[in-house]
Amino acid sequence: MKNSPQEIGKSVKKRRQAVGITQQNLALVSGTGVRFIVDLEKGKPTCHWGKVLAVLDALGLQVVLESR
Amino acid sequence: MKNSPQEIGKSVKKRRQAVGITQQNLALVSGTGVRFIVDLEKGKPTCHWGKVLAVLDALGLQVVLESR
DNA sequence: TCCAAATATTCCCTATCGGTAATAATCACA
DNA sequence: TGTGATTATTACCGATAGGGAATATTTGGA
Repeated sequence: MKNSPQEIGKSVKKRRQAVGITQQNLALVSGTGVRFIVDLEKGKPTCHWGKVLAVLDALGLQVVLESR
Repeated sequence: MKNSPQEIGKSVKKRRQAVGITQQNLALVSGTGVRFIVDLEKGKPTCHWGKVLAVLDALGLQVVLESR
């Protein structure tokens, strides 16, 4: 599945590394915690929805819903 | 903010109504519960990430990350 | 080899989620 | 506009786990 927490977690990690910030800084900027960033990037499916969006936003990413 | 749980919740609701199924059926199809669908559509930020994706998938929607 | 970065662990309060049942809000139609 | 029917929302329950902070441990790059 393309739309899995795992896949998106990978995208987040890639993006973060491309931007060149550490997990700690991303946690700070996005108002979450390091644990959360690690979990998200690992694809934990039970992360909180709003925080995921906050992290994406902090990375300059926007969620677009595309009809499949 | 465009990328908020509220906004996306609205999109989900619209989409569900467009597809023409009830919250109960969507809950069934997506393997969640009615309460979850209600919460998601209302924009509750603490919904579980993986379940949100499951619902979107059940609605034929795909998450795309767009650079902002 | 060495150090920053990443990941794992522990503690602990709080909240999520599903199923069901009751209530409220909407809708269809005459 | 009134009435019945379908749909949406809320409350309740308890087991489970989310996640921040701090710390320990591992990994990876120069």
